[in-house]
Amino acid sequence: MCNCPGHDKGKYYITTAIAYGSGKPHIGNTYEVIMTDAVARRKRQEGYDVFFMTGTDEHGMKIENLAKDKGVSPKEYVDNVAEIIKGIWDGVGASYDKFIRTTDDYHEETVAKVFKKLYEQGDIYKGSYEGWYCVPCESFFTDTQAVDGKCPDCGRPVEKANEEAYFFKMSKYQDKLLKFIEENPDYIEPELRKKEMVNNFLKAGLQDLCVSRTSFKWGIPVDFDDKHVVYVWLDALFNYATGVGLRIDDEGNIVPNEEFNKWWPCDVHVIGKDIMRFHSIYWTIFLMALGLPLPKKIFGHPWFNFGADKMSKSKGNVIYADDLVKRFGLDGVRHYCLAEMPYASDGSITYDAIIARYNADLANNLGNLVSRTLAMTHKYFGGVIQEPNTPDVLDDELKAECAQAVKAVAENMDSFHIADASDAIFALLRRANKYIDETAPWVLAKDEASKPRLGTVLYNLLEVIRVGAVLLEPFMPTTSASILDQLATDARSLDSVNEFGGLKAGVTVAEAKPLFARIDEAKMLAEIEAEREAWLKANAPVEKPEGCAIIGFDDFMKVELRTAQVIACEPVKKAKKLLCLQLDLGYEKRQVVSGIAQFYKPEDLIGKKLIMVANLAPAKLCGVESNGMILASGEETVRVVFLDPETPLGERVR
RNA sequence: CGCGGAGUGGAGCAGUCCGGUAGCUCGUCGGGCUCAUAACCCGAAGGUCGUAGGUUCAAAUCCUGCCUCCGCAACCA
Repeated sequence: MCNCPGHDKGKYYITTAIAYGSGKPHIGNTYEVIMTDAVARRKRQEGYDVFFMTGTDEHGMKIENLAKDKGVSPKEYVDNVAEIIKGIWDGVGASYDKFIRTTDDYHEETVAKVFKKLYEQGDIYKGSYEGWYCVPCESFFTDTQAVDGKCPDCGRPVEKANEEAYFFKMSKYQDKLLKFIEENPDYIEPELRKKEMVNNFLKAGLQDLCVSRTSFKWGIPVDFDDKHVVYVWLDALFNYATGVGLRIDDEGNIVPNEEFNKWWPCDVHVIGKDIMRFHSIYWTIFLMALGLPLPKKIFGHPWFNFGADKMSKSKGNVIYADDLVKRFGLDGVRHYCLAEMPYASDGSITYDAIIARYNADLANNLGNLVSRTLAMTHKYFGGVIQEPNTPDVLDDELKAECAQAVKAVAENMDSFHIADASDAIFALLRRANKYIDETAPWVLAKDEASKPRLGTVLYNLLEVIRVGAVLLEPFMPTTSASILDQLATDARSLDSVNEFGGLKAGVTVAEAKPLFARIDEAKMLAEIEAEREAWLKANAPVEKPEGCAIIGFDDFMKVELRTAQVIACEPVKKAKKLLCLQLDLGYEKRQVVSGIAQFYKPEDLIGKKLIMVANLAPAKLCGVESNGMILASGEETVRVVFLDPETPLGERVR
């Protein structure tokens, strides 16, 4: 509860998405926690009773397989990863009130009962799941996973099969959801994400959602049909409710619960834009089906891109939050993330940019301001804060700027414009640096008669720093506390910032200690590059690609490869990656669609000879018929295998 | 014609709804100051505001066409 009586504004329940417990999260995931933490801290400052929850999603086939590879049980595996994730969250100063894990017993029990209740009330029905099945692996795959009709795990051919599964009737709630979203324009933010959801999914019509699987065991069993486990979203999303006390009894009734009544509905789910759909559509509909109140807001934040150099493990330039914290400190990392990420569009993160911002904002602007102000207070007044009893018109502008910053931070934090809120604080600090030049305290110090004015100037500076430090708490909690400690003040509440003059005269401030040492950019970049190269060397023999199972000659000969010539080629309308090729096999012509539009222009291909798979089952891509495929290599950059121009057409390739 | 967003000095962005001297941060160059972390303050250079038309006394801003980039969807047989 808020410790300033009379200022309790009620509860505020905020969540991040839960992180998938398969491995270490990179800086993109960590951003979400930092941003959510900043909002949570701000709300606490404002006097809300805040509950901030984060956690891990720990079920699923991927984890089951990873655990198997490591020779541990899935539970042991996720126990380990949950600790790693918690460690990273703690390392960036996340002030969560609860870390939920989907393997927590109350969560598993409740989800099982929710499933049963939804089944009994007719929202979940038993059906079958059409997919590709790999017999040796006993695994199901979707169309996109089973590329070229091969198992993505073992490379053997898959066959079309039906898996029994339970489905949730999304379509039943579609109109109700659309109406709700239209009547609550703030429900999904930013606006453009709402448009994506409404235009791409809701207006197009919802498909029923598969909510159970039989192809793996690591999940919450369906209690009336134990072949099945609850599949991902119905399990994971309910963490938001079970974590604050949602319980269901054996009759399927919601158990009255003080905790749940207090916190539910959630005030905001902060999530990545990539899982907007699951929250704004599926989660919302699940809650509708249970007759529970809906969250007040779902905010889909953007992601960080990693400069020009795409981040990948093989390049040794993956950026993890804990590495960044080692280099820049937790507040250095928090500040970069919060100040740099735009409201709706993706941000970018590079070492150059982090160093530049660290030096400009933290060392030069903030750190140096605090340092020079404290130094002067000591030099001229033995560290004692003076009465501000000699005002000047110069002071008015500074004070106005101060009030303006307080207001701007409030407004921007309220609307989740985090970077703008941060900017407002740094603008104030810049103004304070300017004020030092305007008032030239070192000149005032030369004349005993202007001592009172000097004392006033320093008071104003210290007070602006105090205000800045209070406003900074949600962004850089450690630095904020450190500054306020140096000022030796207890005036740390958000309320104390509404009135200029929270510092008491007569108090002695601490000696200045550097908050942020300037970074030697060239030196640090060289270090980083050296480490990267060392990493690459240590991991030099790039992991051998996973081979496929040995096949016999007969199996190989099942693939009918033939030489062909491109006689016409044009892009497929409505598709970004597809080219439609007319191929001449000599004995017949074929139309083939291929995903190479990013790498070849139609005119580059016309007349070229290549190899095609002639006996591949026909398929439709973006509405265009494709009868076969052409051979090409590469993942990120695809290269077609071209033939000698002399090669005759229609020959078997083997 | 799938839906949506964006193109503004070297970089990143604001300004566009409600037309009227093009602004901020970083970077570059010059100057000032000396309390301070080679920092801080001031000044300058640098922009045909993607492009072609249109409306208007006046267009970054309004209208139309086109180009490019990005997100979502689709999609890599």
